Amino acid sequence: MNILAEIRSRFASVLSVYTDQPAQYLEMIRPVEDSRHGDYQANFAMKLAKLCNQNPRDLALAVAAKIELSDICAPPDVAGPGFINLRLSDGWLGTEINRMAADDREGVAPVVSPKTYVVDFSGPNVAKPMHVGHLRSTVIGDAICRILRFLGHQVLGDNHIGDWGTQFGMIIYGYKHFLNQAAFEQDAVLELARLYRFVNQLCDYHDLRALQPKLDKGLAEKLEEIDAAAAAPGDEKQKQKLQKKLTGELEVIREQIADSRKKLSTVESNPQVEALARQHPEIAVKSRLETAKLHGGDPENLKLWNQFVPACLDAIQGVYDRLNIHFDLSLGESYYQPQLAAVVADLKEKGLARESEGAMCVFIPGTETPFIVQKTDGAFTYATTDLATIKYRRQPLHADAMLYVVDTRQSEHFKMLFETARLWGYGAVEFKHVNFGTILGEDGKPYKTRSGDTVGLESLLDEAVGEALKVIESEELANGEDRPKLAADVKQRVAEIIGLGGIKYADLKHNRESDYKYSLKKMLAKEGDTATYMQYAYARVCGIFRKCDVERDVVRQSPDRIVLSHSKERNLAVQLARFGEILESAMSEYRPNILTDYLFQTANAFSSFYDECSVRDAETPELRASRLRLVDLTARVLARGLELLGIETIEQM
RNA sequence: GUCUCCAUAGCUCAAUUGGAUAGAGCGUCGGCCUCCGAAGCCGAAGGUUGCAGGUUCGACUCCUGCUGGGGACACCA
Repeated sequence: MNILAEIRSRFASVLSVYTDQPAQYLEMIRPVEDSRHGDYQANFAMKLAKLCNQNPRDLALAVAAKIELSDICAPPDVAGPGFINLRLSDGWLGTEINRMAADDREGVAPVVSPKTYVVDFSGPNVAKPMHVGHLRSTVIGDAICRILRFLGHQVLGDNHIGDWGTQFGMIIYGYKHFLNQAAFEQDAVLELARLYRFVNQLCDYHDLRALQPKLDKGLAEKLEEIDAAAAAPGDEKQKQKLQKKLTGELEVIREQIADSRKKLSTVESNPQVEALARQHPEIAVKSRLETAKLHGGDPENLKLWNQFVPACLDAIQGVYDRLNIHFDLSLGESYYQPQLAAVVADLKEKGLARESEGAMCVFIPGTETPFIVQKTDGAFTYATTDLATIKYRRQPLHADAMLYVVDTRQSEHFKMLFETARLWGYGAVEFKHVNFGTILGEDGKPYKTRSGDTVGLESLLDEAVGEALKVIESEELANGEDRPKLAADVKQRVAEIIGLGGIKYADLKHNRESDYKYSLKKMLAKEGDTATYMQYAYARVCGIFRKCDVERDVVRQSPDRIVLSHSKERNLAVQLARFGEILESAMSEYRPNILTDYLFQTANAFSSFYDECSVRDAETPELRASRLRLVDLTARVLARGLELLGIETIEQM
């Protein structure tokens, strides 16, 4: 059950005496941060006292006297200026924990009024291999789907694949001019990726060559500007400030030039590549033309597209299979293509879109930049596709809420998208940009390889699994004969689970809105707040059952009851009892880190219990039976919680 | 130039959205395996929450200014 919700509902009736808007005061009832104050605390007395013109402490005392919680808590305690502290009674806790143990959903009741959620996440481009940039969306989106679904909602995880964009023009151009037939027959996806990178490289090359004089000019101008600013009369402090700013800008230009030179020399140092670059001076324009032809229904390009897409999707699917991530829908951009003209026509008809500088735009009151739904050349944009998608998700999919698990840098786009959708008639839908920050390297800049390329997702996963394997082997060495050896294939499987779990957990444990520094060492470290810590706690429970020679199923079916006699047992029980409440609060702002945090604390409460309370050698048979049950429930909550994060558990590691 | 986000222990991050003495992990120092798995447990040191004001019973959180850093700013998604 949701303890917090229950306590709040008890307070609601008492508070109605003081105010007709109790909601904001009920919000101020929450779990304590410091366990010395009990288990839950109500902090509304100070605020409410002001409204009623009363002494806050008196008011707290009055409420505490009136509140009916004797079945759940010990008598409430009023502290400080008017905090009402609640401590769950051992009797109630015992009953609750036994109820949870007997329930195959660990006591988490499905929500009373389920909603239909469409969760848009991952969204890779089919033409390009997946890279680190896709990790957060994929992992966070998957966790949100799993949690919402477990809470009883109707959830449609939708992979809005980029399968219609400009990158296809590049691939088609590459296919027509640079194809290595043998390589294509051997591994089509690899060859297509190579073609994409190659065409991209040549486009960049020509762009940068054209840009070079401008950069040089910019550099010269900036230097002059700095000199002029230095010579100009004026306040010293202001001048210093200006100098600093200009020097900063100068640095940016210098970096651009250095970067550009590097890319140019990569091409020029290879005579073959340079020759090809010379032979294709218009490559960028012509690639765009190929895209336009594809969009216009050109049979040849459409045929190639139909040939490429399934192959690429297969490759992407391999990554999802490995990550154990599944979508309910995979409707890419191409799916909405036939509907885009109608979307624009409708927006025009409703007076929302109008022409500006040749493009069809929606202007949102209060924002200056337009939301472009059709470009000057007549092509539609991702804004148009997103609107068509919203329409589809509302009808026929009946979505009540649409979540977009997308990089925070796109927040401007989503702000305009949601506002446009509201004006367009979708005001009843809950739109939410579930934004997230960037994964950074050790240097604090977006995570790249040493040579400056983006890091492929698969190699990232391989690296983590490899590291996990190393850790397992070093542990095996350190433990000697103390533990049963894992068979080679089992070891590989365990490494896969620990490695991928490590990556996922490291991502999910950060507040999704923050950037974080990627550190393979830390997420697979032997000590600390890692997925391994929870997986280890789980494996230890399994170890207890092996040592006691009891089946977990048997314990679960038995009529034994959990009794809480030891303070470590109580701590663990309080922690377990909060599971349902945590899941709900994690979803109120779609923040999986609330769940990771909880699981860490739960595993910690277990480890602490494990250290002081023996299960096998418990003082009485009753206590042993009770602890077996408690420990089984702990393992179930840990496994369930990890499962909801997309992380697997193993019985031995 | 406009808008926007951020700054918390040596390092990496939390802080239930205004609550009590700001918490974890790593690192450092010190304890704990003849006892169910030490990938563990227990303890210590470590902070003027970038700076200066303000709002109030109460501020890491809200407001103003400053310093430093990221990001986004019409036809790429």
